[in-house]
Amino acid sequence: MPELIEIEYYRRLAEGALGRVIDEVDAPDAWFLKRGLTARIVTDALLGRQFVGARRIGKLLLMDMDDEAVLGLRFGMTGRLVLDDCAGVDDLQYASRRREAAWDRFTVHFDDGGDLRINDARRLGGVELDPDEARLGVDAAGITPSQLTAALDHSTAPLKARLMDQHRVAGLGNLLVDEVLWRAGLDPARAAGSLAPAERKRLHRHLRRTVDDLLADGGSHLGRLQVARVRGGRCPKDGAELLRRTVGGRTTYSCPVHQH
DNA sequence: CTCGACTCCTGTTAGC
DNA sequence: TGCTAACAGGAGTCGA
Repeated sequence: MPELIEIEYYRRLAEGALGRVIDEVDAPDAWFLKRGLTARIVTDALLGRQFVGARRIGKLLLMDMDDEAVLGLRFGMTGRLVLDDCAGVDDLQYASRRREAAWDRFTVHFDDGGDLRINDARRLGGVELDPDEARLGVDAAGITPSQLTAALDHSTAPLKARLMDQHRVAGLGNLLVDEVLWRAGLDPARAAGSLAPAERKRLHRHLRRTVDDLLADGGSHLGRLQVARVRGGRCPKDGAELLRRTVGGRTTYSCPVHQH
């Protein structure tokens, strides 16, 4: 599913939409428009204008307009960004590989005949105007050791829950967090505030490295733990049967032998 | 403020 | 073969 990694690919794809004049907007799905947005309002905001910037904070893609307005795009679990019929990501975990036209939830047409689309079977994504960027925590791709410490300290919530809390650290989803904690040898269920300085340092190093690795490799589903992330799966490091449980409300796989 | 429980969405798959 | 139920996870809301 799209996590920080996939949204970054979408952002790069969306740069191909910059400087093109918008001459039509298709917003057929009212559910997909968030926070009071309507087809009329978003059409009025976009028509005749251009995108001048493509930014990303966590899993939120931000398209800057030439009049200072910002279009916020979210992709939920199965959302794809498609520019001029080219998909930003081909293989999306848990999403169908098909691309039905009926799943096009939001389309921006340009006067050169091309278009930018969100195709989302499950409708867990959405579109909003001028999203509140301050609600999101620091982006996981560039997080510093002290920022990570601030996000974890004094919390009794499970480490995994805290890392997935987008208000504190933005961009990490279920697969990425399982991969990072597996690499760092840390138990997802441990209290976030219980990490010793050396463990926090280890977590930071693995977090940054995992994001870098998966950005280079091509997706958040290409981690080393992912292949074993099935019932009865075994730890790729030491062969132990992985523990499957719910942590922070999400299905969690971890190794009972090397994650403490 | 913090944190867990619940809810929403629907294509895919496991199981009978 | 054909059906049903469980499953996947991002994000918002609610209540203790």
